[in-house]
Amino acid sequence: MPEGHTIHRLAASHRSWFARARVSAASPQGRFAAGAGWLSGRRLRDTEAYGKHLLHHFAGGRTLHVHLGLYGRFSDGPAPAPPPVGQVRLRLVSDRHWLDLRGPAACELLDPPAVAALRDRLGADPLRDDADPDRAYQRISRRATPLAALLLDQSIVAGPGLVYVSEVLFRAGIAPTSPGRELTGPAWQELWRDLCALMKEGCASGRIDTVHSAHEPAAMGRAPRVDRHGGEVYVYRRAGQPCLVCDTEVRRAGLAGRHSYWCPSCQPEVSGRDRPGS
DNA sequence: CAGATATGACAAC
DNA sequence: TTGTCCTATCTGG
Repeated sequence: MPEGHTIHRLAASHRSWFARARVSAASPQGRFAAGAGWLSGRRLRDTEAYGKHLLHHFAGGRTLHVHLGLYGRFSDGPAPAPPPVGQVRLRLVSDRHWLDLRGPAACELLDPPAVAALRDRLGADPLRDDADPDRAYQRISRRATPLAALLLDQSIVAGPGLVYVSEVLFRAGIAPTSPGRELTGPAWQELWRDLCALMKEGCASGRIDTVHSAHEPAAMGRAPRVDRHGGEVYVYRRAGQPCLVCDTEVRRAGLAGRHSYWCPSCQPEVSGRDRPGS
């Protein structure tokens, strides 16, 4: 259940535990046995996160690619490793640390061209220095597709998931159903800046907190939703509850196969006809 | 203990 | 738009 900030945190942790170390690898579950065989005994050169994708670059020219999807999880601890429990797809062990991976959507070895192809199909990652938000805006501003769906499209913006998208749109006062082409350049600049700030903070803290006194003082003193990870949010999974700012009932609606959450009062619908100057 | 759910993505219709 | 992947956890009976 990770968004990009979690993957960037994992990349940093894995680097600190395993980079430059020789690892042994196993697939107790058996579904990654061949890959684990190749990995075993090799040295991890470096780790990298790109959006929700985690990369372990190994000496020998191949890269372990992990995407956690909806269910994937890592667990870890100091050596020695305990007996594996449950469906462990991959276990990596150094002389200091162990790491277990369960339930990933992707766990595979890539050669350099495949890694390049992966990077090519990903959009601007708010947590990477090489992000190109102008290119993302070009793709957003040409489409009538709802903004929330465009922001969830990993080939446009890589990393944010439902929580960050729902929350950043609330903070911007924009309905998730607003067509991409109605987003002005300055509004995108502000949206991107806020997304970067929120995700950097989430990367540092390990939780998603979007309710800050500096953003909306009226929300202070009210009870935001606190999720399992301790994060405090305005609208995500708060359907039917009062908006923290104006008390209007938070709404939920299907959007691009997912659910989006928004406050219809703080995030009014926009349409081309209503847009000033058009 | 069955069933729903979950910070996601893709294929097939 | 729906179904499938895939695993653990939470919910209610």
